[in-house]
Amino acid sequence: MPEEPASIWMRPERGARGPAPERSRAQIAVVAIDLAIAGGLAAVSTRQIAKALGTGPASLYRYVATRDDLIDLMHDTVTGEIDLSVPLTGDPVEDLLSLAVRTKDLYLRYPWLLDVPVERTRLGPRAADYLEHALRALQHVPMTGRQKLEAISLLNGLVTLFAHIEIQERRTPTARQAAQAAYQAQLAADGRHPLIAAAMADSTLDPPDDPRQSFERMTRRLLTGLGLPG
Amino acid sequence: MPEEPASIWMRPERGARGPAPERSRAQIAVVAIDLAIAGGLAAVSTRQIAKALGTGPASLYRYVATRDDLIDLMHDTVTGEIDLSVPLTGDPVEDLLSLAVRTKDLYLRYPWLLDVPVERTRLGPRAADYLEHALRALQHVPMTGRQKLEAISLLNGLVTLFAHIEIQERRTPTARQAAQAAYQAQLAADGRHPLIAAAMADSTLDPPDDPRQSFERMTRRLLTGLGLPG
DNA sequence: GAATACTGCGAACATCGATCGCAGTATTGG
DNA sequence: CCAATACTGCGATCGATGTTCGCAGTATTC
Repeated sequence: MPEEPASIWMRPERGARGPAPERSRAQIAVVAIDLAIAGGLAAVSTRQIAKALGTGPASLYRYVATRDDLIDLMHDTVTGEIDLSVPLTGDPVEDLLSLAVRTKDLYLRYPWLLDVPVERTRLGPRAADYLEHALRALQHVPMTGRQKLEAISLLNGLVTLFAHIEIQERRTPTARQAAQAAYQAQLAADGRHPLIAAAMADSTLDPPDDPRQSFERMTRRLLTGLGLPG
Repeated sequence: MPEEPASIWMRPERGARGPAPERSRAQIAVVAIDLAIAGGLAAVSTRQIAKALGTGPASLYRYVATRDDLIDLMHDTVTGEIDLSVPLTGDPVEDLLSLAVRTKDLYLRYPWLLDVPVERTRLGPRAADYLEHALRALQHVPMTGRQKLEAISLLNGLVTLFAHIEIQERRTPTARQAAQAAYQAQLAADGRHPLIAAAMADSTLDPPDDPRQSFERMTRRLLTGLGLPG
């Protein structure tokens, strides 16, 4: 029962006998991320990556233990794009808010991130740097370690919620969405759901609120609600 | 280009010539939900359902257009378990909070609900009743239709976040989680992540906060932050 | 130059969602 | 009461998926 983590983070160039593996894990990650950008997480398949790399599907398993580990690798890779070098002001709420905004920008840049299940992701090196940074912002706040971790997890959850909203807002109403709206309107117009009908009628007229303002406000309230000084 | 919704909600007994389809969509939903309870959403497959029903996999497609529609059906079915008959008090915050608590209970009862992607779900009849109920709680609040819909969507998002936390908390630390914790501790112990190490050390000692209290507090803050009177 | 240790990968397996077309059957119309 | 009709159930099958096995090839080490 050694139950070795068998994670990909330790996998690379183990023996390092080979000739500097040209197609390293980083390359695999890049190709996979490109596929995800183009076609979403569902488009990230062993064979598509292999095809893009000019190899066979079986080759990837020398560098990646399983598909989930590959997704962890992708996740960790793009997490590295978050700039952690900005200095902390000492105000935990403002510091975490700033970090949350940068995180939300990352989600908007890589919408497929919203599809990776949160509870399954393992902590990669870049994500560890990220978490360390967030904990540094909370360093002098009187909370237990558990409370801090939960607060950060909750904050990240809020980020994904608003990222969802902003992405939804950003998409021009395609024919598909219009059809769906029409269907929902039809369902609402059966008389038994008057409030839905009214709200959706309004919804097409009202200008959307600026999601960023709302995000800032809600993030501040969440953080102060969790016990941060505010 | 009729682009008919082709949704399952209108699919059943169309011509109704057959002999009262014994294995109706409701039965399929029940079996699929049982499979999801036992093995998660990933265990819900055409063939497993067919096997449980004693038929072939192709038969299901007479009642269900696609797997996504099946999942919508499952979602809508369990949504029907939420009791909407409780009277509204007239206080929108308290009414929505009460609804949110019942919704969170549903998620705790059916954890696979957390795995169904939110942005893809279509509005079934039960979910429409649910939405109508939530809008009724907001009836006399001065918000636009769009704002109300977004508020409800955000509220449901918060429900899923806390459901995630509570489920995570509920699981006894299995060997798997222990191994993962050990791995993360090892990663934290390389010296470059002292705060992670400290927080996780605390985390194993500190008793967890009561998630329900925290949920109530955060929900109230979210709702008042969105402009509800509080 | 031989032993070694790793890499790349073709072939294959199990499983998945989904489609096609036909046999069977219940309902309808005459 | 029989034929036409319209639907149901489903075997066979397609394309694609994640993953494993084992072998040929190659670079490194002794």
